[in-house]
Amino acid sequence: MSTRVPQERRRRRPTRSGVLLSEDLIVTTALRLIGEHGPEALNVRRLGSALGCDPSALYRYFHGTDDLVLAIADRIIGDAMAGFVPGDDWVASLREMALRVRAGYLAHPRAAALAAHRVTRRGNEIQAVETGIGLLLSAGFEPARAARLYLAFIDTVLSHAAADAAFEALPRQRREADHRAWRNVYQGLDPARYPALTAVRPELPSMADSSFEEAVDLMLEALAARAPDGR
Amino acid sequence: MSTRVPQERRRRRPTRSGVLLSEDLIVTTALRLIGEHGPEALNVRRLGSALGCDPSALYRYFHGTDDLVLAIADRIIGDAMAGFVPGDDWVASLREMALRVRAGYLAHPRAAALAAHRVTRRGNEIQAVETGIGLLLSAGFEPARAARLYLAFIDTVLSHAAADAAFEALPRQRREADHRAWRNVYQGLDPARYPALTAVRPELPSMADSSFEEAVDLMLEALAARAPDGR
DNA sequence: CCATTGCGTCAATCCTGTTGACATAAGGCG
DNA sequence: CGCCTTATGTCAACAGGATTGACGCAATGG
Repeated sequence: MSTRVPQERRRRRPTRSGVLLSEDLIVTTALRLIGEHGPEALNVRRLGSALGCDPSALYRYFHGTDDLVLAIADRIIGDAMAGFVPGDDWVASLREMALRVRAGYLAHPRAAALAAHRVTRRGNEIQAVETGIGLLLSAGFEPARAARLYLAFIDTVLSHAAADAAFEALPRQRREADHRAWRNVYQGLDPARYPALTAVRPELPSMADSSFEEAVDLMLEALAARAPDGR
Repeated sequence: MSTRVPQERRRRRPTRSGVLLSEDLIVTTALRLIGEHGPEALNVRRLGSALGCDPSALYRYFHGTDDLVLAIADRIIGDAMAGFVPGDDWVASLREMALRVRAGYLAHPRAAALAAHRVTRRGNEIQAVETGIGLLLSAGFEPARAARLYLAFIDTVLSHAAADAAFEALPRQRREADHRAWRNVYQGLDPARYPALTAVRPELPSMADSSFEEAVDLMLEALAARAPDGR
């Protein structure tokens, strides 16, 4: 039933276990569930039992699972950028923006994985774009160039963060299997056929780690090298 | 049953409807299904009926759904890299790899949305990693450094390509709405509150375009700057 | 203090993926 | 040429998901 969710709520009735449900409480509980028991713990049954209500009660507050996920994503965006103030060093500031975005995504990987590529056009996003482009303008880039370079930078950050979140959102078994692959599969290859892989063999297990910071640093190096006013 | 999948296949028996199953045919059909009806259309029942076989027959070829997804991912990689031969110029070669990967993802945007970010551990992926790391070794990087830098590079390429594919996989309406947002929402902002956005205003509509090539070029610039042997 | 109705509950429905048992035909071997 | 083994397609069943229609209790306005 998709017309089940009312605009405002006046009457509220405690569940069998005495809890007063609300959109806020549900989102908070969902985030706690994900944090404690991993991304796969978020489903209506488990959420219902964590809240002490029937699973179907959630449909009084959200049209469905996806609606709930979007509500969660909205909370994450607000939290991630809260209180950020750009400093004098534009490179360091862009770096902090990148780390904050990633941290926000990784704090709630499953929600991030589902909502990562959606454009919000809302206050927080607009403010972030303003800040980022402002930083590149302060580095002396021409406006058109600043806009294009900001886009390349933030897209790299967002897509990397989304990739990391997507990986974290996998069920534990698959995550560990992907991880082990670099040890098991890639280690035992024919040296004659795969000389490069053989040469870097000791490094292969670390291929399972995130390259986020290395990528951001490379990107920032390139931007700094192109900047008219230096750093 | 996870030991159900044999190494090689000699005997083959037609299904009730006369089709001869094979790993290749299954992957091809899965790609077609996803391309036609979206990623959520990929499930064993539907795939079975598209192939003209019982759903459980698929478990003779793949350990489970995830295994199938990895095979699909590897197919996309294979198609994208087919016939690629690295040239003398390592920067140009990495650039072509990047463009090929992106083209491969964009050729199957909906499947890419499903299978990006995974380690396939299969032939095509292994070959691609071998090639990429080989290029960085040829640039004079130490093995450990080459491996880490390749990871940063390919992760950037893959996550960017995945983001582009995800955007392409959106329904037309949503894609166009996102596109218009940069014109409509961002153009009409208060200049006093958003000075940077106002300064780059003419450039805003182009923010809807992909930044893939710009990002790859920045990344390659940084790599070239760090390379011991130059370009 | 009663009537209204919002909302929590229940049970049923329809999806998934996965597997153990079964059946049958392909292909090697005598 | 025919038999035997066994690979492999089929069937039926199970577990566990999302979702919803009907129901009835209790919070609230009058």
